[in-house]
Amino acid sequence: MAKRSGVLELAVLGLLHESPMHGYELRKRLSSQLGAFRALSYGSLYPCLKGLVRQGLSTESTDPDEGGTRRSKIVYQLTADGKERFQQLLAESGPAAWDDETFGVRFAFFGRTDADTRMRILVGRRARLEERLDNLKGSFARTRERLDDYTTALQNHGLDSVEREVRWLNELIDVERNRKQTNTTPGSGAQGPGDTTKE
Amino acid sequence: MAKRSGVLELAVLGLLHESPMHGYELRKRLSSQLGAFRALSYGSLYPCLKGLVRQGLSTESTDPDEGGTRRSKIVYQLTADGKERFQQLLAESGPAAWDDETFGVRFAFFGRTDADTRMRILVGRRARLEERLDNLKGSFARTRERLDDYTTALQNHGLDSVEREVRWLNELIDVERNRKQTNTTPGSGAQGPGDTTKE
DNA sequence: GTTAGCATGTAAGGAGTTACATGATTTT
DNA sequence: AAAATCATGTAACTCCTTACATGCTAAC
Repeated sequence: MAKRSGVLELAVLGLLHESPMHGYELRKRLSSQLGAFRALSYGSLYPCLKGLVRQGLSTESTDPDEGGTRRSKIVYQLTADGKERFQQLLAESGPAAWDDETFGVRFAFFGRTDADTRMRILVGRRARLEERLDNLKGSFARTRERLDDYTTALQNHGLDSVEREVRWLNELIDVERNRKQTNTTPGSGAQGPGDTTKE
Repeated sequence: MAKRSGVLELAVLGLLHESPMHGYELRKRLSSQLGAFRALSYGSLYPCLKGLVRQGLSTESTDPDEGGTRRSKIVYQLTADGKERFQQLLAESGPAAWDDETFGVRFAFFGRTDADTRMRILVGRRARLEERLDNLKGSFARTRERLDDYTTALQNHGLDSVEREVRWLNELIDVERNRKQTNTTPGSGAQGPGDTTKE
């Protein structure tokens, strides 16, 4: 009954892990930093934050007016339990982690995810996309000439997008593999995947 | 209270407009042909179909066993009202029509959409994406160096995807404009946008 | 002075999923 | 004979949005 759900909770825990924040600020970060939750409503966010407090994952401190005379912000800060829960959620990452909506959020927190989990998610995501690719190509072959040009154009664009993401994932997976060979100790050496954007 | 909602209803009306079908078949087409509704559950589809019947947009005929001894399929066929409703929904296409989930479905039915509406949707969609592009580029400039490499890689990939879709839309809009000049009578001449997939 | 942005919340409802229930048919 | 696929449906539940309610501050 206290199951304040999956992705949003993870995303909020992740951002609060970086630094304490109030709800309004959090909402902006969710869209600008994580990309997901483009226009999350306060009707979702505030109850979620209250839920974290209820579960003892965050504290709520009415920051009493720093400077201006604004309505006093409510700053949320993760407890030790909250930080632990975040790590636990990151480590779990089952098949749900390679969904369209979830993957982006998981990926955004790769900086604090261990190498095995990173690899598992990347490979899982790629498998998911390749499966989709097979479906697209299959139905493409089956329905050839039965579709009008607009539908075909749409399917081609979709196909290209998925293929692009697979290539992107391949590059990321390569980088992870190289890192594994050259650098076994986590937390040292060069960080991140580098710029794999250009083709 | 009878508001059996937006996109799904439109998609179902569109597919039933092409040919009468039963629910199970319809579900496959929704994912393979339209791309949207990748794994729509029957818990959504069947109530929606019942809703169409309730509204007098479709008839329900228990097709009595054609060949095999299968559980008799229930074939849904649009009424005149249903066909009219489909055209009406296509023509409306307000700002909701350029949402991520909605746009694909609208576009898939461009073959039965008039030229003005097509252009309105394409331009609206492009504006929506360019707005998103501005946000991404803005926050990119603002938060430069404050994000780890994974987050940056994610944002770059997102940026590239949006830019790609804008280029795709630009090509489609060009094609529409040319068609407008050379061919004023709708329903005659060459159909569709051609293959604008390659770069 | 009024529009835009900051800041927090609640209640009602929409759109969909999951889990359950049933049973025939085709393929392995 | 088992497993996959065809075929239809319902009830409960989840996650999220919309619409409402409030009030302050900065910019134009």
